[in-house]
Amino acid sequence: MPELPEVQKYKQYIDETSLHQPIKEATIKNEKILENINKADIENHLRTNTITQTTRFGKYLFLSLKTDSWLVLHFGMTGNLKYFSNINEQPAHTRLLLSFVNNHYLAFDCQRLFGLVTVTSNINEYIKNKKLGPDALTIKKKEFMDNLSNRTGKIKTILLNQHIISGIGNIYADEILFQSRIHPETQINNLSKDHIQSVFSHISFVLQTAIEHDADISNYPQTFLLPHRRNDNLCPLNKNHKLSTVKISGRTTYYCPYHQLKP
DNA sequence: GTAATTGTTCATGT
DNA sequence: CACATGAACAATTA
Repeated sequence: MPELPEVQKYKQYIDETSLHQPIKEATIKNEKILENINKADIENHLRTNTITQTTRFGKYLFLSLKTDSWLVLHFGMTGNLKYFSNINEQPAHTRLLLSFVNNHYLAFDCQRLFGLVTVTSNINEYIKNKKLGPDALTIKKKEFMDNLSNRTGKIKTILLNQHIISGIGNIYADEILFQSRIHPETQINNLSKDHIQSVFSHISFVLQTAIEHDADISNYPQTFLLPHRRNDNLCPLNKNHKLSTVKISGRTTYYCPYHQLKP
């Protein structure tokens, strides 16, 4: 589930559970999640360390350590966090396990191993190396418009491109385009300036709304597409309209063919 | 057995 | 170089 709103939820989760707690032991249970660091080095780095604050950029979560460095987490398709006290509650696919001095644990669970864990000394450098575009919640309108000018391709593909804007994935791209009433296959050069501004304003609207509802799709407003995706498959604005699907960038895309007309 | 899954990267073709 | 497409990564479910 980890697009921007989910990662924001994980940030709050860490803030509420794991901040300022001395780490007694760190265990990497599967080295495939490690990015440019070996098991012993990261375990040694985390042992006796402490998470002092957190920050999110796009779909990445950075945990500030008291050693003037950052633990980097990316959740891939199936990443999750769990804080618990009884080791029997450990998630089935724990890849990184922190054991705190207070006898509680924090597990980074990642069934499909697409997640990433590493340590960096400089967030901005890390973001630069990844060539990540501006964060979707803080990008300015001018920045967004400038990033889109001189580009071609489908609007949904643009929204999914982390080099252009960071944090939007398959699910929220669909919601943003539904709220904007724009067909996901529309070529960017066929969109008017007003359309692009509508997309821009709906990016923060959708992501903020998702965060306010704790990234729980079942609690999203009745006017949102997401609760209907793969469920009743009906347009929330008019239940006589069935949602359609199309593959874009290899991802199944849901849209309402009546409210999101092809140009 | 088949297809699909909320992410990213790489290879190949246009 | 920009973009589209499909494969790969891995595990599980419908």
